[in-house]
Amino acid sequence: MNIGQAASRSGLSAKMIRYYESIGLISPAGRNANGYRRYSDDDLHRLAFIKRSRDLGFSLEEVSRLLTLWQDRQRASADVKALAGAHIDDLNRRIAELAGLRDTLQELVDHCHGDGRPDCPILKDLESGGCCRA
Amino acid sequence: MNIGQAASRSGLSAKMIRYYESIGLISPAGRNANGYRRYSDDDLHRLAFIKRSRDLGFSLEEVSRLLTLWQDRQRASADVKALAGAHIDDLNRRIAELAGLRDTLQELVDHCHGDGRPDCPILKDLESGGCCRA
DNA sequence: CTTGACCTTCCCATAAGGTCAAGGTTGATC
DNA sequence: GATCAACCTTGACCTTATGGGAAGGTCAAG
Repeated sequence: MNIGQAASRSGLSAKMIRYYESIGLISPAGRNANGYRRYSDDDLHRLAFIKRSRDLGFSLEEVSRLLTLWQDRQRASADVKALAGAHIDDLNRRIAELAGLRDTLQELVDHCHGDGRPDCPILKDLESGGCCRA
Repeated sequence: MNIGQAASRSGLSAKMIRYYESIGLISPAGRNANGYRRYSDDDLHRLAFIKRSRDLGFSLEEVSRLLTLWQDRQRASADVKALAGAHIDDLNRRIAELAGLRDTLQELVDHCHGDGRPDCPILKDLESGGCCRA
């Protein structure tokens, strides 16, 4: 199978597959006589694993560790759980941060007339650094 | 005032100030005889406005529009409100997306023993593309 | 033979900076 | 007068995870 088919069947782009190879996330694909990359069903399986991991928000660095654990028949499930747990913590931190921004902004928006007049508490806050919160 | 002082007083880094100038977010600063950038209190005010906007999660593109509205004495507060509202919507979308990922992952983690055995539903899901959700 | 769909490598761009290099300026101290 | 530290200048490369496109090789069909 050439890269195009591996791409469409894994859900990745050909560009991404080449990139993953270039950074060492996957080992270099075999080549046909014409120089085209060749992919086996096993390779495809690995690509789909990567795709799914990325969809769940794991960074390529984390995907790399997941791949290693996946290939390792001696792995402890605790290691996988720890990796996933750390990622969940990370997601929660980012969610809390975004929610904090949203709440601050929402409060500002709530106090803005939103009419044709120029007076605007949102700009006032941006100007002065805010008066009522950290 | 030189760039270092403008930086420490605005909360931005000197590097960021130069960067904002290079991308046209702020107009080129005046120069002293020695070639150093010179900043007025008015410039500082603008820099602090940018810093505060960035802290609230606005992209540089949005900051640019906010600056324009801020300078415009004829602005309608409705325009500012709309911009902030769109940003809130954006934040909410990102929050929902992250929360979705977190929930999926959390469910997988909950089903993983997390012991010394290699059997692991997390890897199983990554492998097969998930069985119980979109 | 040509067309079009593949594939190859290589370079550039993104957002929002960080880091480091190599050099000029300034002010204070010895 | 030398020197040292702290500032400033530009520039170039690093990051993450991709997208876009150029320039060219390959292959099958018409």
